[in-house]
Amino acid sequence: MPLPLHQAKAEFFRMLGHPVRIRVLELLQDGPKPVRDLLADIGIEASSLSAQLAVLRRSGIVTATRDGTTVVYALTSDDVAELLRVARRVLAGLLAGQNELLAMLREEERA
Amino acid sequence: MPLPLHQAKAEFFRMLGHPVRIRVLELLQDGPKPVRDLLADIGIEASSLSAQLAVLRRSGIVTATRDGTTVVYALTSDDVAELLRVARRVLAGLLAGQNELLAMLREEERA
DNA sequence: TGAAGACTTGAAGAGTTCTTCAACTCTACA
DNA sequence: TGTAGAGTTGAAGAACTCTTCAAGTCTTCA
Repeated sequence: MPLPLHQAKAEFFRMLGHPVRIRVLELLQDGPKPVRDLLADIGIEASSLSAQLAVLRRSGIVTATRDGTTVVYALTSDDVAELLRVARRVLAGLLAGQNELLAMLREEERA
Repeated sequence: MPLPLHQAKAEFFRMLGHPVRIRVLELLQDGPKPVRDLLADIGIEASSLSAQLAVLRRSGIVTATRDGTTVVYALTSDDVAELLRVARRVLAGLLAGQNELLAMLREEERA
């Protein structure tokens, strides 16, 4: 397997690696949304949100279309929902594992 | 949805966001492997690989077990394979979209 | 036309991440 | 015991990323 491909995959995951970007993708799963709504839901500085939206746009995972004075964002692919679903499952597994360790630690504590 | 959860998801994706780490996860899909083999396959400085393995270990997505003088790494969950599969599909979509744009640009060029 | 609203962009500074090099731990086995 | 091999860890510096603040563009509507 060529390095550039791993590079591309890594960049793809890094693109997903920000709480605001994840939140935007999750919000867009219910359909296209104007920036105004995203802003209201997420509650951060407009310029900060805009910067994160730019990252998503550049990767091609969302598109922006202007409608009058508002800009509407949308997912470009339905597969994103599945990706987030599987990721949730894996993450749940990791956190469960950590919890298990924590429980063992507490058990030791009590002994 | 709580912020800390988005934070956790973002950290999860950031953990995946490095070419060497992706490569390791892909290699481990075929079963546990000693560091020696990973090193031979990937071909980077041992200390650099070790640092990336530490990131994976910390997240809990792999485990390391010592066997004599070698250390063997393994995936903790089979779901990782599916995650990578879905990610591949989404990434393919993004790259296809970029290619389409490129084709349109070339079309314009020729006009 | 020009003022206001909705976003985006650029620059600067703080905080992260990655690589390299050197030093260190652990196990085997001479 | 002590030397070698296999990995890991720590420190330092270069390269990115994120936030904030200020300034910019675009579109509507008075």
